[in-house]
Amino acid sequence: MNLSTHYDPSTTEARWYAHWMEKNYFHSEPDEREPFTIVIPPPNVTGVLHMGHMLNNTIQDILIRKARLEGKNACWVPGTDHASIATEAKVVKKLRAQGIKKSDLSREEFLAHAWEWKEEYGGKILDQLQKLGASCDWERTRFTMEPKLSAAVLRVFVSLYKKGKLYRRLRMVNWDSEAQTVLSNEEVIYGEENARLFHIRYKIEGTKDEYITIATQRPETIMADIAIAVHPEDERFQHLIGKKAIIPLINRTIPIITDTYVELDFGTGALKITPAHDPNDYEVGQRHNLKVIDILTPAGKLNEEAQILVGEDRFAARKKIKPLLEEAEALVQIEDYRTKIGRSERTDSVVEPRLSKQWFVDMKQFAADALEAVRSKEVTFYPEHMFNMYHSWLNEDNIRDWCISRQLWWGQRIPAWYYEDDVFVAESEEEALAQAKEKYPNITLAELQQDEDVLDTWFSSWLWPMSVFDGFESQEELKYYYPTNVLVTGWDIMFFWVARMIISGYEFAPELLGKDHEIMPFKDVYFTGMVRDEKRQKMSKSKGNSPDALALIENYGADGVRFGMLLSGAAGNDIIFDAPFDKATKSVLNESQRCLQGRNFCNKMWNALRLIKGWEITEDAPSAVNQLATEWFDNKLQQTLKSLDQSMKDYRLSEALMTLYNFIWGDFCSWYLEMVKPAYGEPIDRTTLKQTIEFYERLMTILHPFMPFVTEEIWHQLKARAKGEDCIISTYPKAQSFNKTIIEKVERAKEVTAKVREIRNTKGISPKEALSLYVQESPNSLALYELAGLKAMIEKMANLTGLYFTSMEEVESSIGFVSGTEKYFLEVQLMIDVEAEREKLQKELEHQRGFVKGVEKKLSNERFVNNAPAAVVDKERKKLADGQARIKILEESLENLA
RNA sequence: GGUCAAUUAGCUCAGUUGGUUUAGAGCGCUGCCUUGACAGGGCAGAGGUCACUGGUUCGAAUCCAGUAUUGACCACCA
Repeated sequence: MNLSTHYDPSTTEARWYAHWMEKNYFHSEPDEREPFTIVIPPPNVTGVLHMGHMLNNTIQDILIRKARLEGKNACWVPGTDHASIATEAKVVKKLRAQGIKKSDLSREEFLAHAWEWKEEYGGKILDQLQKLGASCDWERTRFTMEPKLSAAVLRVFVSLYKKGKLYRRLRMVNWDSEAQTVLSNEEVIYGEENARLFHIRYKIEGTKDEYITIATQRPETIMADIAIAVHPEDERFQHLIGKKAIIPLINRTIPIITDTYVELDFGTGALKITPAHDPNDYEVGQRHNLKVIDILTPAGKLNEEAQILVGEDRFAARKKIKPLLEEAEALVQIEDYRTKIGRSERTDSVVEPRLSKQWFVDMKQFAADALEAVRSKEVTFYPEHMFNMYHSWLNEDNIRDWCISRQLWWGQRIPAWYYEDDVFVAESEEEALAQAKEKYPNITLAELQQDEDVLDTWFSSWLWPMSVFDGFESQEELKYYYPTNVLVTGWDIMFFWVARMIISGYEFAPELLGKDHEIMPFKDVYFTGMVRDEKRQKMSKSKGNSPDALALIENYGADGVRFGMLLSGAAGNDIIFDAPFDKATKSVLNESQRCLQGRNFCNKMWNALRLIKGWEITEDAPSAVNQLATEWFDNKLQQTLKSLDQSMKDYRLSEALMTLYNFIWGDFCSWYLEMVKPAYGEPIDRTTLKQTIEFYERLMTILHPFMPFVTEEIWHQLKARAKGEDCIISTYPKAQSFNKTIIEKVERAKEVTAKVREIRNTKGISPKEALSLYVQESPNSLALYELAGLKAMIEKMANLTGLYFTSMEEVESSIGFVSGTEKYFLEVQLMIDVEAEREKLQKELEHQRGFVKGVEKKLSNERFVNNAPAAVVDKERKKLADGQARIKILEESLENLA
């Protein structure tokens, strides 16, 4: 054997991933085993792997790999989301670079380009997930716009329409003038920006020089004004109520009305009402039955209704209207102020409120059901408090109907056909025509006009847990895999996606699977936190503060990065990625401590492997120390397994990983291997070696879900394997009962060893110099050392000439210490600094006295003794006795020093 | 403005529903250690009146109330 001193992930990771793929270990087919299913939150088909994906998919991979090791039929379905706005924007941009304008293309031509783009660039992110080690069933890769999934979308649309859950209505929506589509509230990002408040005076009709002054951010919209509103109790304007004002520049008269919506102390107290361009104004307009004048085109330019500045973009118009107002002596003043402005998440253009006819899903009953599902724990959230956020979204005061139409081409076209005022909703145009014929027997297909819009992407992703199993066509697979076990996602899409999937479960699972089958799409939801940079800013593409994920994997290995990501936080907690990096190249400047730690961990395990593989074998029987060491480690392993099971059950993945890290590095490498390690050049007995390899192999299985590559590599290096005997499909050990006494006694041996080492350290005695240690004979010490091999273990680990019992009160030229309730003397061949020893003992004594005092106080309290459970009281009594014993030893030691 | 969460060692965080020897981990830090599995290492050590003030309790980091600070989400004034 000739293993390098450093573990090199770059050579092993690709090799093992290819091996797993070749063996088809990730693929799942329904069988008699218990299924364990996860559907991936489909990333945008345009996406590239970022830190959030890495975290999220590492967690899913851990859960899937663990289930697989536990013998379940693990199925992790990957796929991508067609992301209508994002993808269409990318395609438009690419075409523009080629000199092609979208407006010059027909719908079919554009879609041809879009599919071409998708085939060439889309879904890169799935390849990148493989680098991370994701064990998805790639044969099951799905896409939200592929034919079967689109068919499901249309079917659902028609079904909801028939049930009366859909409606089409004129509503105030968020309008992206650049993409020329409606945006959901969630796609609008509000930020504080500098703005100016224009104070404009409107002449009162029939007066010579009486005016009313309003304040507005958007002077270019005055042509769409329909009224001026003041608060009914505002004394300043009482004499004007009911009169009319004249809009400057265009000289149209509008009424002065009252509405309590107007704030008395903001601006001038008078508010222009522009229903077409402000949601609140729209409501005021509705209340007062005012008409609507819309002066903007879908592209955000002034139209004919504006009368002036027609054809100008709204921002250009704002600039140009200023001199016009000044000239008309209508501009009173301009005030700078900060306000929140909404911008489109995708195009960053300022969002316009706009009246438009759109399709909506009636959410009232749906939201109530979805709320109840989580309240009643039919679906459990981790962490639980995420329910609060969920509640604030879905409660009946906040819930809004879901606008599902988008003015785009990339997506499922809305299956609604119009003829005059009639609408026919059907899964195909033939069916729509058949419907139409019932009313208009002579109608032809050409006379039917299909809706130009496509459906919101979430209207396909909300079906994902069912549609990826083709559940809308046949229920064979759905019956087996549905409900999925757990959904792992960020809380930022709790409403977009999680809530809507729950709703779709309510609505469609019973009709597909029957009433007896579980209907919720998942049992648990694990919300990951957001990944933030070292300044705690959310990492996002637009901020450019997310490092290149693939470069990280190259630097630290996928195992190292997985370790680093995971160590950082519990479910729901944000993760701070600690390595500053170059914003331009996205390469990491300084080392990420956490990923480095992961890489170092791999190396540590690698070197433990080298140690074991380097040992020669003897047929001698195992020594007492080796027998005790293996027995101890076996028990300790069971104890660790038990605590791991609990951590995993609660989705405390970082806790589980940390437990394993400490167990492998500390208990296995630093203690166990050192206990059984033969002297330099000496062989090890066959039994102990075999045991050691078995332990190591089991550790690799347990760690495998977290760090799949290094564990697979070590698993194979440990011993010759039969074909198909791979770590990834080995058996996860079940926790057995364990002997607590052995664990405790060996822990005491570790403590004594550490004390001896500490004295060596402080006194400058080399670890190589063997020393004599004496333990005062007492019932406790005799009981402790009854355990065979314990004495020899301490002798080996602390490098002693021997550990001897003594009945003496004090040993010549020795340094005393207390461990547990036993007193030890370490013989040292040097002058002892009596004062320093006294000080040390005194300090220890004071600590113990303080401790005992506290316990005594507790025990002398009758109410404690009477009220606390017996076990707690007993524990306190034991604490007291132990403390008192230690005080006695310390006091004697101090006397002997004098 | 409304709601939620957080505040524990230099940093990042646990602390499992009030009792585990007067608070734990990892990293960092300090000291010592290089022919021996690993310096990407070993051994050991120092570091915290659990944000503050009250309250409940035999007992509070843990429960309650208030205060302060931070963060997030929602709603917003033209």
